[in-house]
Amino acid sequence: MQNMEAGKPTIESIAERINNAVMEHRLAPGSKLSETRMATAFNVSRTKIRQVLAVLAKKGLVEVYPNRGAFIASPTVQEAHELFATRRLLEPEIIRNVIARAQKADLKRLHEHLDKEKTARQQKNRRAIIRLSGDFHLLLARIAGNRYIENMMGELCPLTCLIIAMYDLPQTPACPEDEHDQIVAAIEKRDEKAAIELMLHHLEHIESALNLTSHQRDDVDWDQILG
Amino acid sequence: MQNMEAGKPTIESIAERINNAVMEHRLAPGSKLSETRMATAFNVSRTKIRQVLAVLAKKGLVEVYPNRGAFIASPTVQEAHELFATRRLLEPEIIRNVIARAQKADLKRLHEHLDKEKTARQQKNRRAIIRLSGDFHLLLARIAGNRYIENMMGELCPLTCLIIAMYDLPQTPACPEDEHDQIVAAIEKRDEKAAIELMLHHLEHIESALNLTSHQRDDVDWDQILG
DNA sequence: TTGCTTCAGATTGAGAACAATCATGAGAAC
DNA sequence: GTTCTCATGATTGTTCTCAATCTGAAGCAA
Repeated sequence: MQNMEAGKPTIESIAERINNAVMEHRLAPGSKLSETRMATAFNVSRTKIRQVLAVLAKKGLVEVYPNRGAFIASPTVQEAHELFATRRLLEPEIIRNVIARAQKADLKRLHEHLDKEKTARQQKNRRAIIRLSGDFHLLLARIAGNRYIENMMGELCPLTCLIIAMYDLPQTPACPEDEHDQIVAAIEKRDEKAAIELMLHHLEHIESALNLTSHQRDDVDWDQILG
Repeated sequence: MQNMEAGKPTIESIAERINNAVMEHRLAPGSKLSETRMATAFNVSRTKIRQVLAVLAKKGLVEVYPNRGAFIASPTVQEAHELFATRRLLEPEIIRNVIARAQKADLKRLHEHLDKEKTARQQKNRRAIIRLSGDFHLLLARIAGNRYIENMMGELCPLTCLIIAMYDLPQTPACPEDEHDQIVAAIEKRDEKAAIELMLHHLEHIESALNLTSHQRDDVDWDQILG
């Protein structure tokens, strides 16, 4: 797939593996990323792992503490709010650009993606559902044709997955069922207003399914609790 | 300043030094960043420089070509358009947040910054003018209180400086004279609509002062020219 | 002169070895 | 039983060395 067996993976390929693992909830927030363990896992030296960690830290996906090591980020409630506020700003612009620029091939790709999501839901493959749900937004960002917004979404989506992993109410299903389909339908009709409205609804849907009121595990202010 | 003499600068401090050099037009687009030269300049080993370059590459400030080295990015015309489109999206949101959240101390900081810009203009210190002009937008982003948007602006501002360095029409003065003052004035009056309008005008002013019509040096499509 | 090959120099890529730092747990003093 | 100290093991931080690759020029033939 990514790197032919033992064919010396590049920095980008390793970073993407970590990224994928986060998006599929296989790496939980706060997980320790031991340099030696990763080096043996990817069959490279620690030097390269170190560069990967530096890049991931810049992306905000991992946090490094000097002399302590690197850990998968644990977004705070505050960060979650700021992240969704940012997505509410970016994604309507993405919709506008997609409607303005989308070619037939792009719409085809969108429909293919919707099919994948459908089968994943039918198979109740939760891991694939989460992953594809994020990829949908990344695909839209790619079609929109602004690399800076696309890069930004490439950072925000994994972080969103981390937030869902941390704050998701246990009983809620993975994601709303057919909101992606509706958004694509509105895009195909070139109904900008409706598509944006659906997207904002979609984001609010995701955010409202989280328990962002109490700090359930992060940023425990011990001074306040015990003081 | 940044790192006490020989006190082993960190990855972040080195990256910021490069960042500053770009923002002050001391590092031109396309400049080669030799690993050994940087290692001796900052008195660290090449390994650390390598991590810095990996981070800067992720930021988009440098481009690395395998086995060839790292170079300061040379944004294309297309990238310039996308960048300004992104700023036109982000900065109105920043204005909205600043007006909603700004405290007295924030306004004080803004005025102090305007004073710095004024003195730099009076002294005709072009390097300081360019630098402070970018810092103004970064200061607004910081006050706005959304770390993702702030980070994004932290990437876009140096790239804007590179674009100005590449495409600035020689005769134009560094930057519009008092547009920053007007923006701050509108913010103080809590006049959201006017402040946003001024900001958009400001951005268009910057963009229109560039020669983005012809590709004067980048991305020459030799295949198309000769094919 | 033009074009090709070859070689030297420099630069990047990667890994191993060494030094510094921190977490963990045992043991002693109170 | 609690707390402090200290030693140990593990992990991170740094540097050095060696291999792989590219650039540029010299040399030679057409």
